Amino acid sequence: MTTGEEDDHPFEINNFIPYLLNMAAERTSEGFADIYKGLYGMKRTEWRVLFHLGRYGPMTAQEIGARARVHKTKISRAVRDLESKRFLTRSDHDLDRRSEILSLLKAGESVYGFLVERASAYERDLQNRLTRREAQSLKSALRKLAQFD
Amino acid sequence: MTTGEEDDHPFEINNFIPYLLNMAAERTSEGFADIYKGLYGMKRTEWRVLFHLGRYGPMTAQEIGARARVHKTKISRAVRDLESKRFLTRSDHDLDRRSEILSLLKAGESVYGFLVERASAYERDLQNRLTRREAQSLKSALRKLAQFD
DNA sequence: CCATGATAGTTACTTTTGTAACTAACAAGG
DNA sequence: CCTTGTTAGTTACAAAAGTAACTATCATGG
Repeated sequence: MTTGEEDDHPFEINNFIPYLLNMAAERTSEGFADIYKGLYGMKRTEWRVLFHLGRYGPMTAQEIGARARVHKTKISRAVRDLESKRFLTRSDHDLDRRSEILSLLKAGESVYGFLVERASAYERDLQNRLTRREAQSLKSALRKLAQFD
Repeated sequence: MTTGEEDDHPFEINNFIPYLLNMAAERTSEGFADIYKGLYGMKRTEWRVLFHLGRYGPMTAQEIGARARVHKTKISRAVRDLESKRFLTRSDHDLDRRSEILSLLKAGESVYGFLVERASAYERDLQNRLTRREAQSLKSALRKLAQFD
């Protein structure tokens, strides 16, 4: 074999941080996505929107997008889909008629509660694959790498 | 304010491992993707295919898919696009006429060399945001979380 | 007030991805 | 050899995501 196999390749993809991050992100997201997707036919942005409304209370689409760092078209579609599932409702924002206040309905609150429970359990499972120090250090490293600067 | 703000929410999305992983993965992948996308109009799977051929030498689409854990349709399209850029070529596999041996052409080899160089530099930049121990620990944690079991 | 520019949100259009079905070739047991 | 089942790769169709352009509203500076 003559080509493509020089012996001093310092670069290994299995050691490349973006690659490792993507593998880990895909793997771990998949496990939890199966839950909300399987049970409620929700996609990831729907889960995030639901979470933000459940966790922080009613707010506008714009606010969710800013907090979750998700583009407004994705939010718009997720809101449409959550609305059609009767998980949330829109009401007038009386300081700005361009936007609407989004709030969870009973069904949405209940799904939120259930999913947060499952998310916590899932998080515990993931952490159990690591030592406490590892988990701590992982999160702090991820925060540094995800920083928006 | 009466709804949605109970005071004992133990669950924070900014502490949820899949969320942090996705943010970090998106952020860090983006930076490197800008390079191969901007310079060569390549998408991520093209980069991975190019990498595997450059790093490990000629092989079939199936082998790339197995190594990179990418679905065969994605590989098929990436190969088609790399071929149209004259970065690789196909030749007969004489043990199995269903498959073809993919090998990089000169142009592909050269782009591979350039991108590996840039990837190494990018990796160094990322690692510089962390201490040596942090980087080590991060990678080992990511490998555990990405494990296929 | 009213022109100018910015913002919230939706919709239309395009690109990308995922899924299923298909073709051609292989493998192996009868 | 032929059937039956499997595999490599492509293609066609469906779902999702990104981008751009649009509507309606707001904010402001004259």
